[in-house]
Amino acid sequence: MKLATWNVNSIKARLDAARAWLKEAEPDIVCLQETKTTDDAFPADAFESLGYNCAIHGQKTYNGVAILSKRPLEDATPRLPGGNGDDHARYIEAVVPGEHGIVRVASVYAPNGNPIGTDKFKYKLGWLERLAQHAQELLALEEPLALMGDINVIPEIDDCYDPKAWETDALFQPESRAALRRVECLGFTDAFRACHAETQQYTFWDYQAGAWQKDHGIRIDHILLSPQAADRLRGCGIDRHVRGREKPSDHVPVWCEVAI
DNA sequence: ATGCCGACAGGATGTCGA
Repeated sequence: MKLATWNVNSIKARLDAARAWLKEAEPDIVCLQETKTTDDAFPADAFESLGYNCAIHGQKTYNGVAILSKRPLEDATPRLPGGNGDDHARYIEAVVPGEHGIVRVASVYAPNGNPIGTDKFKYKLGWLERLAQHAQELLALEEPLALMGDINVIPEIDDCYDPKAWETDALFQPESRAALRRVECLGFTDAFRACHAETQQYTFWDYQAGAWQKDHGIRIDHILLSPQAADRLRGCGIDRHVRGREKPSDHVPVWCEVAI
């Protein structure tokens, strides 16, 4: 089964690009982030016509997540537990039956958190803490589980083109990196790192300052696998060529193959 | 040192992203 994640930066603006990529990549399941539209305006027809079921959790203008799946989507559940009335649409989870058992998947859009030293940064750290709490509860189910999405954290120095350029950014703060490590240390595997030793492999390039042309990117979109999913991991990749197309998102798809 | 670009809402330009 091929699982993928992609921050599309508006599903309406990316409709043609998303359909083109789905046709060529043929993922069984894809988690989308930054759909930036309400549920009633989500272009579900455009994906159903390609054979995908849709579980969506959107909001107007900002955020918004979705899961598309060729197989049935069961128990679709929006929102991370906790958060005291947090109304950002940043998380949706569902169960998908595979040929050899189920897989639980979550589409994750963690807060950016810039600028540091503000409530936005506190919100980021608090949100990642909630993600860790929920992830710990899900691990107790002992299921194949994939947390996939724009985690908005650069894990290591070699996951960005220039650590100095990012040292005051929320995405590369020691606290942010520790928050991601905290999730991983519960027992999750970074699918990309499990398959690839190469450094400077990016999933995001800013629209500004010719970042794509200069390969000034960062790796912030991640697939985190529970032990039961990691045991079945067969490969992982980043579809970086998508960034060079017409009217691209600033993120590209990340995918993995699991024997489920 | 700052903006660069792009999407959105709304109908000009400010907010947000990373």
